[in-house]
Amino acid sequence: MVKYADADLDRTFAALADPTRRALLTRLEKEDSLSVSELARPFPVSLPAIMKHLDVLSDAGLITRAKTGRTVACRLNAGPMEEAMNWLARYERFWSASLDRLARFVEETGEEDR
Amino acid sequence: MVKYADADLDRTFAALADPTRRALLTRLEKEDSLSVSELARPFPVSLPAIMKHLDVLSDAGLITRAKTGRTVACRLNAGPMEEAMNWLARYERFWSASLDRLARFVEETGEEDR
DNA sequence: CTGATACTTAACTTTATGGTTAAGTATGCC
DNA sequence: GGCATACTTAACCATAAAGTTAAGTATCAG
Repeated sequence: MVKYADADLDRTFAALADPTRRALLTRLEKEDSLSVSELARPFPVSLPAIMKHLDVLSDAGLITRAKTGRTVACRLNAGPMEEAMNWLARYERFWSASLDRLARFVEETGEEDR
Repeated sequence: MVKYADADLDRTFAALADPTRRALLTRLEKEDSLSVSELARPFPVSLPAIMKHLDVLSDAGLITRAKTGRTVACRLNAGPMEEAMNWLARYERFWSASLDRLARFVEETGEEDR
């Protein structure tokens, strides 16, 4: 039996499985840095609920938080998404033959491009 | 309202958040078609537990099941992964500038390549 | 010092997840 | 028919997830 130590992927995919959390990430993709209350404002749930979502995102390494005075600035940290994307990329050939050829192009070109 | 079509994404990411389910998908990526008991064999959990995982994968549209006689053939259906990957692709620029350029190349080239 | 602002923590409820064992159904084989 | 194989369903359990309200802490503005 093969034991996988990819708890990171578990956390990343689990964090992405909630629409509120994806919306939070989407906002941080556009805004670069937002406070907790700015992030919470558009959502119809309580602030503690948003806090919990931010904890989940933080545990998954998808955001970072930095306190300055009484406000907490949240920033996107997309790093873990790359791992998730790499996992998915193995399946690309099943939905697209042309993208499969392109994946090989990426692998070959990516090396010399670094 | 704006979004409720992303229940599909919810299910896809949630299905991918479990290591056993990812391992099941990985096996189906290599084997094309496997019966329930063949799929279950390598895992240290009971058959009903595997059944539940297959139900989750099925609900997410990531596998299809076809019964022939008393055996059930499971096949990968990667379609929903494409949606997940597209969602993630928006964040590529945060971890890789060169992959961002390549993403544009995909968009431009993908069209005429179809 | 006071009060408002910006979180944070605590306690609790409800529902979902991931597992179990045990029993049930359907098919294939002698 | 009778029995093994291949799932399937049922009932149950423990823990985690996602939300609530209420109360607590820390900082800035006056």
